[in-house]
Amino acid sequence: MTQTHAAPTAAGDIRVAVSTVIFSLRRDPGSDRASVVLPLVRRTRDPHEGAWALPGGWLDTAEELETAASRTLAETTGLAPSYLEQLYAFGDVHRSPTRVVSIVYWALLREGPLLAPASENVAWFDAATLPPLAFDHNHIVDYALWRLRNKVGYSRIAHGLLPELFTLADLREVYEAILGRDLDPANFRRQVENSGTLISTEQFRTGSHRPARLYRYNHDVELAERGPLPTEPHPEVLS
Amino acid sequence: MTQTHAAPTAAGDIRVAVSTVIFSLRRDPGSDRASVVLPLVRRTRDPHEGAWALPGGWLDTAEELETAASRTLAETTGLAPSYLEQLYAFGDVHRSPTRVVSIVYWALLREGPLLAPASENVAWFDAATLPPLAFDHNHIVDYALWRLRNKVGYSRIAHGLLPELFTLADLREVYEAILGRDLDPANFRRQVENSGTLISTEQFRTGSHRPARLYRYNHDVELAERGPLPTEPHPEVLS
DNA sequence: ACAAAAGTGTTGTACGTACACCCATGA
DNA sequence: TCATGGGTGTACGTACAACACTTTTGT
Repeated sequence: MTQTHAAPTAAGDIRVAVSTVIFSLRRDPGSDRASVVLPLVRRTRDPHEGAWALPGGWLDTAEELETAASRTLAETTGLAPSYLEQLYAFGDVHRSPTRVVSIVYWALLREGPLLAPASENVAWFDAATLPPLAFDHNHIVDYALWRLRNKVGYSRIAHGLLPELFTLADLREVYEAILGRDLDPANFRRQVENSGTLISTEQFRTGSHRPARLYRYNHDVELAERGPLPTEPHPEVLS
Repeated sequence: MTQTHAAPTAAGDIRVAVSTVIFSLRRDPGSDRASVVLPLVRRTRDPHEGAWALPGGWLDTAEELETAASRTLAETTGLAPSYLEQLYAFGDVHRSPTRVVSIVYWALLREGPLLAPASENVAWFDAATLPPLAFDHNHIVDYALWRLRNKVGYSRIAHGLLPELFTLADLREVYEAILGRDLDPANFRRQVENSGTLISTEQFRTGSHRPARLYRYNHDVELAERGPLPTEPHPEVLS
């Protein structure tokens, strides 16, 4: 890609991997606040064998980056993400015994049959209380959480964690779980109502106290503005 | 990095390059607005030979990503950046005849001896009117410009394009060049004065009409918040 | 009836914008 | 003295946080 350097001296010096930080929400009946959870995979190979790590794998030669992320995501959870975005390329020389550049994606998953991991080597963890992970994966998750919290402030990304129909309290719960603090229900209602991202239905959720109106996400507005990035068909279209 | 996939079938299938979008400002005496400029390198090798391309090169096995970006930046301009940040990892299968994943950085350069390119094969271009570039580099520059414009709105990054001492009009010019629209001098002054990022000096710039007070950048505040990213020594410390 | 969540109203503060106006210097 | 950019004052609109209040259900 340049005229100042020759091709790599020895082929295969640097390998490219793709990993994905997959966020979902668990509504813990015990706690009063929902918590952000993510699936991890137990390593069965040499570097950090036995340790928990982010789902991922080597990039295939003919495989797009985003496809690789979706693939490992499906292999781990059996689900398709409601949001998928590149997070960062981690390539520190000493992050692995051999030189590996990891293109890391982060994804949102709507609530579903979450607590049914595909295998014994997959488990869901609370994002706030992770054990020490393989490689620099603790650090990667920290950064992904930072991005998630940032993005929730200026985009509609929280909808990516909710099912088709939801109440305003549901949506507020998502914000509170991600931001880690309580929000004023009254002000929250107005903000989100005036944002144009919600379509109110005539259905209500009953069962406790006053029934709450159900809303639907307005698919005309993107979950997040990404600028002039490669506009491959996003998994987002599934939302 | 996973237990589900073996190591790459053939070593060297995928190569890793690092490129950098280097922004600076040119104060065109003809135009009434400064313009964003960037250096490009003419390719002397096979894919897209003769076309202009972003400065970059193959990643060395023992070289950090950010170091590689700084290196090609210095090779191209002879200067050290006042800001350097990873932009995105571009890895589309068909972006190059052979599979190349490019980790792209973007940088800001203070005004200096800009119009003295190191070689015949380096030239500065107006970012708004680029010729067709090699590979997907037009697309990459578009995305970098989008990030620059975004970031100028919520961070103090514009200071990275100015020398140590500057007037408020200088700073406003930077914002206007990046945003592409005029700003109210009165309101701009108050906004930036209340932001806590400026230290006013007792020096003034004379030469035309009423002298303007010179300001200094407050190094206590970061040019931009980057979250919990690898905190290697930033080039930013040079600012 | 009472608790609790859904939903509405009101008020104060902060901040961006528009624009009128004064100040200081070079020519 | 006059044109021009430096710098101040003021008024308006929007957005958000705080919080009092009404409504509607389950028990």
